[in-house]
Amino acid sequence: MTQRATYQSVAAHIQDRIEAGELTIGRRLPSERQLCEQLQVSRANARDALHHLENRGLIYRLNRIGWYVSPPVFIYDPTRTHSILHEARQHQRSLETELISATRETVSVAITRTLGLSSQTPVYKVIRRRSIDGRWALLESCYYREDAFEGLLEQELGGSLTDLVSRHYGYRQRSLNIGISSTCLNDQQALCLQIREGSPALRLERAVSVDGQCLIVEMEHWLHDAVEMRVKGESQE
Amino acid sequence: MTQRATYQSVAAHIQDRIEAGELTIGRRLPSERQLCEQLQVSRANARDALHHLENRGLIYRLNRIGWYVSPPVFIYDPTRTHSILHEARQHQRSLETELISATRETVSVAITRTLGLSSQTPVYKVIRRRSIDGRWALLESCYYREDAFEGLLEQELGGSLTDLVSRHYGYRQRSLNIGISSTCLNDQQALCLQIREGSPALRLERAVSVDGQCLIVEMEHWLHDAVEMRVKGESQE
DNA sequence: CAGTGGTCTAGACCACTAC
DNA sequence: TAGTGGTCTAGACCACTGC
Repeated sequence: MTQRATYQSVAAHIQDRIEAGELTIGRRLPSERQLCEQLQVSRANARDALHHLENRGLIYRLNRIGWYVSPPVFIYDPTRTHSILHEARQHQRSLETELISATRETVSVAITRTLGLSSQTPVYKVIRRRSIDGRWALLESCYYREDAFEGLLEQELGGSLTDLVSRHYGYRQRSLNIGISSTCLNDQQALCLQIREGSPALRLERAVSVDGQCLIVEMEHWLHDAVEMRVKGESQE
Repeated sequence: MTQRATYQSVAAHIQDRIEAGELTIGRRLPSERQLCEQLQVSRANARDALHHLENRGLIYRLNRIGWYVSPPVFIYDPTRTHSILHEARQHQRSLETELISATRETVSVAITRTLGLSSQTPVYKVIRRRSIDGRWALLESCYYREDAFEGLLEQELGGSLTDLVSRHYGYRQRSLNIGISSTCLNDQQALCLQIREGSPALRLERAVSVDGQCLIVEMEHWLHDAVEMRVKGESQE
């Protein structure tokens, strides 16, 4: 506290350079070895500093490629009725979506049970990744009851699934059960987002019900520094 | 991926011991040096493994004291109308509250503005920490408009503030604006919770309004592995 | 291929806690 | 005072990326 550790000085130095505009958003930082030399510290020390800045959301890394200055958080209402694309447009952020897989298969008991199905019943599973301002920021896994979404796999799955569900399938009045927690990414998830296994993430699970029956489970894994969730509520005691 | 790193083996080993029940919830792990010797790895390596398990929420550390097995997450609805004490009782978790400070002072512009006040107007500020099953898990900073909570500092501030607001001050119908994001703790916050500066946390900001006027801003910092937020929603397209 | 981050070793001293 | 985690050094080799 009173005495500042070396790695904290290093972190402060890098932070200063970011805030001074010398390193701008999306720019790559000098390599770890360059930082060591510039600041005359050991590499472990430099890495400690980088990890701290990463935790604080100022920088992020692409696995085995380098360190970059983080863009501002994306503001996002998980109870929203419209597509996330609206939110992106509203905040003038570029959002791109890439379909990774769309299959019919049996999935974990937890999800199957949430969907009100017996354990071996197959469901539609759609996996996509999304980038914000050019950075892969979000991995999305959606699970659909087969009986409620006939022909889903033949639909266009690269756009707004929210719109598809409401326009094509006609499910408009929905109730949601949302869970938000901190987690970290496993091998596959990390690979999809080009980051290191074990990176911290914000997990959003959304169970969508129509007439009391859960039809969709959506699972989102956001890079921890990429998002802020905003929710409005009413309460009466 | 194909080849497992040493630190991953170490992490897996510790995880096995936890899952086997050899290390139970709240128990302290062997010291880092003991782990090094037991598993024949360097200390940096052992620490890497511990950090990974910490990220994944399996273990946590008390600053300069040791590593411990994490309790399960606390489930919590930030839009709830009742006190969090209800939730604790419901899930049979012990929750304790300690008042750290209660003052009248000028605070950050961001909060003052949210409260609809001009920048130098003092507000009531109440800081508390809360433990779950004996572990400090949550730091709470609440800001109240002075004109709406006369005599607040003379009230009993160690119990449910939700109840105080609704019973004593009569604010029952409220609307909420909630923000949830990932963050990490600064020196002071970390000190209060006995953990290391920079530890990852879940930040919950709640602006409470009555008749369109914001009267309270509540800021909660939860240890990242201590909580899962659950929200219900309705949506109509 | 050169350069990056990822993993790893074998030490060292310091600040702090618990006793 | 003994033991803990926190910080730090000066190396090393590996896996992978981008050219």
